[in-house]
Amino acid sequence: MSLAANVLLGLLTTGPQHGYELKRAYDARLPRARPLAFGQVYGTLGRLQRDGLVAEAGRDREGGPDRTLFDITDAGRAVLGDWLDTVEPPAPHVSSALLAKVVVALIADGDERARGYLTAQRAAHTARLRELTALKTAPGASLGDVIAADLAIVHLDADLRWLRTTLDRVAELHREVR
Amino acid sequence: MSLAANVLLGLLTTGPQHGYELKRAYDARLPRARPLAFGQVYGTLGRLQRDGLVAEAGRDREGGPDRTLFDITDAGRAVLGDWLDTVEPPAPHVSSALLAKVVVALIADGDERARGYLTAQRAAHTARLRELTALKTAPGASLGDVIAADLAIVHLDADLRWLRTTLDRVAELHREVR
DNA sequence: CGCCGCTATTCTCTCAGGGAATAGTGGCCG
DNA sequence: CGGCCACTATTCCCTGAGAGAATAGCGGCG
Repeated sequence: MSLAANVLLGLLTTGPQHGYELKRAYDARLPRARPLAFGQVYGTLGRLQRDGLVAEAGRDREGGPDRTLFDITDAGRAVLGDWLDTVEPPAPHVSSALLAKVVVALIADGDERARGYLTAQRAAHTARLRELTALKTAPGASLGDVIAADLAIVHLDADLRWLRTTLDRVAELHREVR
Repeated sequence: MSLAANVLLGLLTTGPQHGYELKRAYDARLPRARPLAFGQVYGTLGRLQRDGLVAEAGRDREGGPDRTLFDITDAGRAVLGDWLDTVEPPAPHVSSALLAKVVVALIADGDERARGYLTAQRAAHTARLRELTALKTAPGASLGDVIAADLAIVHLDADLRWLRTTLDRVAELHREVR
């Protein structure tokens, strides 16, 4: 069960909906989340139906093309409940491109390259951090926007701290890699 | 170009290698990174070869099955250079399951559920943070291990800060979502 | 009347992720 | 000395994610 599938199940708890509506709801509820393409909504709904977690709840046609309503089933509610009850594995493996890039830069090109990358990345992160802070304090920002921005901000800040300490260790790291 | 593909290109700058060797090098250089299955190494190498970024550099057989050596090409070196020159987009969208779970918990079940989740997740993160700190200061930890652990640690810490502030805002957020 | 834009869905293609299957070689143990 | 296990090395298969293009009906507008 992917993240998207669980979110769709969650959105369906507010009542039967069709694919297009779900995609709109996803965008509205999780505006800063990874974009979800229409194609994926229907694909995911198909898998959920196949697995008995959602069921067709009629079709209608109101001034437009056919649309198929889907409703969450009891099995779907159970799966959703399990997902909500389960804590996310806290960073079992660092899936960050930052670390990979530093290591590869050291292997392929030496410490100058790694230092250059770290410095450039730090500048980009700092700029983005400023943008997000502005966005968060901008008038008209909903609380949902604020907590989403906050999450991005704390992670950018985390990266920045790591970038700084790693920059200080590049020489030493280079010796170890060689 | 996926992350894995770029890392493989980077590893090949140390000289021609075959798939199995590359997988070992990957595990050695990026021990805390997302695990890379053997199957994927060969698949990725195939695509790299198709795109002219690596080339076959002979086959040999030394006490074992056939093995195909691959070498990076000039085009491959160019692509790798571009990748290293490019800063990673700093958190363009929050791809965190934490945020999604909180929002879905609120929609599907109300603020009690969201609070329960946040509390449980905070406990799990705190425990993991302690583990990683121990691991980092353990004797025999290489500098590579330390910077990998550091990256995980700063992000766990970031999550914890977010979990705390979000916990304080659950009631307000619930009103907004309803 | 023809075209644009919106709703709604389907289709297609490639890649990622994972696991199992195959195959050769060397060493160990009974 | 025959069988079995471990290791090296690769291939194959299947599901699902991701991204986009294609289709199709309907309403409005110039």
